[in-house]
Amino acid sequence: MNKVTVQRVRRERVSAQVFQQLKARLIEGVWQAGEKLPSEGELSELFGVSRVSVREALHRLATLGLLETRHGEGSFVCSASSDCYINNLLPALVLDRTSIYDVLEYRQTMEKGIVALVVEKATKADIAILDSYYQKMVECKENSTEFAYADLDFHLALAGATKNQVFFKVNSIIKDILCASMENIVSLLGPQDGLDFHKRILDAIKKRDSQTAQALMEEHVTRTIVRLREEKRFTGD
Amino acid sequence: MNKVTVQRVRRERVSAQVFQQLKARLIEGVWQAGEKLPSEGELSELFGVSRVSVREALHRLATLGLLETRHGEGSFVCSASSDCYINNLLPALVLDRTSIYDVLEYRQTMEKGIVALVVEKATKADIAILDSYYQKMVECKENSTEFAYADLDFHLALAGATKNQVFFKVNSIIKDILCASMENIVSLLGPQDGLDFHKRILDAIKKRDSQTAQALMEEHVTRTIVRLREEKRFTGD
DNA sequence: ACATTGTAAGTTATCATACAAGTGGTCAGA
DNA sequence: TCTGACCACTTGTATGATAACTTACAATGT
Repeated sequence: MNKVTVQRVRRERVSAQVFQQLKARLIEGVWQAGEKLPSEGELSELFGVSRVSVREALHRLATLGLLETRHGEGSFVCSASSDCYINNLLPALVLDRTSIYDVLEYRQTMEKGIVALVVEKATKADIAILDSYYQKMVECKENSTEFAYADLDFHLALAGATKNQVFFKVNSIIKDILCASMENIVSLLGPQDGLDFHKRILDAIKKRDSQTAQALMEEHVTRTIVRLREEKRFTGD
Repeated sequence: MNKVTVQRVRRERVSAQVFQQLKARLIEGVWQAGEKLPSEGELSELFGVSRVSVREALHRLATLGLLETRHGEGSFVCSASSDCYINNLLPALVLDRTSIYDVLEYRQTMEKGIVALVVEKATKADIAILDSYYQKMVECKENSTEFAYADLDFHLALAGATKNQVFFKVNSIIKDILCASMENIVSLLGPQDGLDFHKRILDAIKKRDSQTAQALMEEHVTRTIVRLREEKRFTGD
């Protein structure tokens, strides 16, 4: 049998190509926020495709929250907080077990990097905020729900202290994702571990001891994963 | 002048209604993951609307990651996972005009973590894919645009090889963001550095040498940052 | 009997066209 | 000056046709 080497034919959908190109333009910032895009008719002529295909691309971009179409007016580049469709998905969905572990595995890397940056950059104000969230955790240790929120807030504040928008934004989403499961996690594992680690991490940050802070954070997340795996009861819901 | 309080007439679009209903069904779990939905024709008859409107709804659901449409086959339910949430990131990161340096600082941490996971988990198939993207970089080293794409594809494939959806999704968005600047970066820094590092990283992965791979990756990103800072001409746009 | 090819049915992708419906501006007439 | 009819432009929906794709199965040839 001959081994024939060929290049697989590239068959990208028309609407997908339009989508990609428009998305790239939007990210580049060719059109400013609030600005009106060319009409569907113009775009279809520009791209040389039917209006249907253009519409499909525009709708996908709208679904992603990058733009907004208004009947009778046109399509406009979204300004930040226009409450796009997507957000109403958040509370409804439930994560399956593997996703939770994916998120935790991701945090294993991310939180370590965050804490390294925080040691480097945190101001006194940042540390005060972290302190306050730690205090809140102490106060709420009897209440799983409240404790879980304080825990997530602590980590989000940590991300904020990096002064890096990417870390902060990603962490905001992570927080939303974990909200649903966190209460369950806390009630299974108890508050003591979390309190311990947060205190020691906070101390290391105050002493600007990067190595210790990173090691503690890594251990913190790793322990959560390990202990969850041991918990037969944990389903991720 | 009287302050008249009225409720704005609710004129919900047909396609939006179909979207809402289908989304509700999906979240309810009426259709199991992997199951095939009724065809567009059937759905349009069921809802009593045109096929166009059904298609629009289906495509929006597809961009949200709730289902997948396959040409010639039909629409299939995706397992609800963190994918859906992560999609929120795109508008958030784009609209804030995130600085390229924030992105690079983020990569400094995350790519190192990714490569550690890849050393652990990569299959032969994964490595073959990485090889092919490296080859593409070699072939395209004269062409900044093509080279930049191959570079980003390499890193995205790396994220894919972690088998962790969160790493992959976030990196997809990072890719989109960097697309705009990457060509500029490559043409400023030249291809040689990137080629070198990618080759050595790839070798380390093949030898399953985690320490070396991580160290190389860290150096790779760090060097990019340092060299960019030296370049007066680079503005990040 | 086996492998290959051809065919048909079902499905999504794309297109062209028409019309409905919403928005904003113009301009004649009161 | 104000009003209201009108018009141009735009997005939303419907319809019908055709292309492209997948799967399954029959037909074919060796």
